Amino acid sequence: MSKMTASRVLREEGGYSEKTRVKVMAEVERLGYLPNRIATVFSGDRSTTFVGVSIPDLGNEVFTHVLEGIDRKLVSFNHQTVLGMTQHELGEEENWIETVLSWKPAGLILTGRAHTPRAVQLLRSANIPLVEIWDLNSSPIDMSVGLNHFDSGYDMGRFLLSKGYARFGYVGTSHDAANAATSRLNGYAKAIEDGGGKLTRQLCLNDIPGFYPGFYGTEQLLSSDPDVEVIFFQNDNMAIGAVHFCQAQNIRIPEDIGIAGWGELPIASVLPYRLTTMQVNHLRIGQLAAENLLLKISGDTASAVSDVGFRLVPGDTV
Amino acid sequence: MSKMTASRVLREEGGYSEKTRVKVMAEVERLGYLPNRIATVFSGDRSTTFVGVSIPDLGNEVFTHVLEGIDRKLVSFNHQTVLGMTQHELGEEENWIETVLSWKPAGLILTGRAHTPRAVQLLRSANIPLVEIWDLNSSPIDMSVGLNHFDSGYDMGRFLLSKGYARFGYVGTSHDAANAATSRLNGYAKAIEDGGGKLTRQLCLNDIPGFYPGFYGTEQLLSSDPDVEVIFFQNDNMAIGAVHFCQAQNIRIPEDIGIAGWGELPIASVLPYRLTTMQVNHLRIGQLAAENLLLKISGDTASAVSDVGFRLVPGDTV
DNA sequence: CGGAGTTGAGTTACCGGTAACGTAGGTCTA
DNA sequence: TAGACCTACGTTACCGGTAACTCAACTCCG
Repeated sequence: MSKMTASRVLREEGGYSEKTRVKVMAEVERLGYLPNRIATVFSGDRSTTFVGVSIPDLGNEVFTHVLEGIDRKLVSFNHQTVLGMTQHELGEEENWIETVLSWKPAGLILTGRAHTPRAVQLLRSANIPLVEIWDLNSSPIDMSVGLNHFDSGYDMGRFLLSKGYARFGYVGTSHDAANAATSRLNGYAKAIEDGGGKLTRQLCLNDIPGFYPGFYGTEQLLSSDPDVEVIFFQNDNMAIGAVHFCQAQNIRIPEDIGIAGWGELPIASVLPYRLTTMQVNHLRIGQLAAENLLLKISGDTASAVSDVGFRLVPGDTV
Repeated sequence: MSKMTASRVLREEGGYSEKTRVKVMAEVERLGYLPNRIATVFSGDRSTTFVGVSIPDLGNEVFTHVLEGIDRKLVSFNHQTVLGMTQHELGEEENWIETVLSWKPAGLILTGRAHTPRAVQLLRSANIPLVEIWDLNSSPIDMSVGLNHFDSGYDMGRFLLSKGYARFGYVGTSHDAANAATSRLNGYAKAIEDGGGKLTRQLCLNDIPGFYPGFYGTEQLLSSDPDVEVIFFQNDNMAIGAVHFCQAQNIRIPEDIGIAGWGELPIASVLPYRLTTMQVNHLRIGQLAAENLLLKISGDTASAVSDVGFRLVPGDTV
């Protein structure tokens, strides 16, 4: 029996008799045969079922949610996630893009809209479906899914102004996921400026945006600037660190200081008060990115720009 | 110029003149040529630089740390992580194993020691380096990296007994990562039995092991069993949920109730007290697994069983 | 200066599938 | 019953690299 016949049976292409099918399947069973997908790809100059997904790091909970959304969707359409952690370095991203492209992925999902010139060139010449996520890119290389971080920062600033605050603080880190946090800070600063408030101090720690940096960042900011009235944090982890710092120091929230976070984490559900934050559907970003990518992969069209938006959670920490 | 000459130059195999090298590299530059790694693999019947990594889910923070440890190490040795989320289902794992093996990975890292019979058969016949992580397997298919969860549960039970507790509770979920949590519970129960205590109630919620299930699980357990003296939780997330429940209900810790978690999460660093927990170096598990795998991939030998151990953190919640 | 060794390059075959085409034998219809 | 058509299967070539081999030209040395 020729290998062509076996190939036809295995792909259920038709053009073979039931007797042949049974014979082929019996052999498959007997040999424990697993098709070599590498050869299939190679033969047709097709792409694999891999989708390269780059994220800045796994330590940040928001990205694990995004990644989960992506992978769940991909798996249900018989695709696999190839992980790339860029450590917030565009150079790392470039290296990873080059490597992963040489494996003929079906598509790519990149976190952030900033890439090195060579990375952009590689992506363009690879000519495969591509989604840039997280920070919405109105003129993406191919597609973009995310939200406008500047606007979300602006809205938070305006909300805090409406609460009567006049002296504002900010605590974030230089570990800035795809520059989105910087966009939020810029929006926040702009809103304060527009509203006649004063951004008295913005702290940029050289650390990861986690609980403890929020804790000691608050200490630093308050000791250098005791009359700041409200602090906007890079994310909820840092804000929760701040809340615990205040509890430890008997600083009352919101009477003595206002606290606002960003991103709404699951831990919010057990806190004794509602943290003022910005709700973002991280899982949805991942799912939508994967959906659009899969559409393009299968030859359909998908919207170039998808804004998942955000929702301000007033909370009671301001 | 023959493609063989170009191949030699690109692999820096030697056997070519400087003049030829320059000419080849100029062409590479001009064409924006990227080698097709698929063809390389195919040609030599080699494996790819992919390493399949299966984890139960990404929602559980401990696994993201393990994954981060794995990926960092793999990347530094020019390998890539292909993600597999098994959703705690062995059937899902089996499907994923079959798919990922057809792509000729360099090796596999699987979370948990339980697999379907067919999965084991596939793994054996694939005959590639394999590490089973998390729950230490003293007779692994190939290699194992992790810790003895039963022992860690036993130690926690013994510790709590030594604190004078007599009526014990447990709150966990059926969302049991690779059955490790069940091993911990079994160890805990055994210690209590050996020490003459009483495990009055063990609650197994049909939920994810997160903050909120810890919150309402505590409520459930305390309402059905008000005189339980100390509760051991499946993980720190749940324990922290419990702490917040107690704070909300003015139940004093540790005077009215003792709380013990497992796994030590970063949030512990900002809590107003030290949570009694079991410290496990998740990142180390990932790194060690990747290291051993890479050793085997490169043809060296690696230890079959690596115990990363655990350390009880007494804390002040008991 | 002839033969052996070295260097730089080309030629051929192959990996495991699949597209495209070929063909034997049967069926159907005018 | 001849020719058209279909069905089930086989044959050939190819994807893009690389191993293994060949070979021409040059170098070296007794």
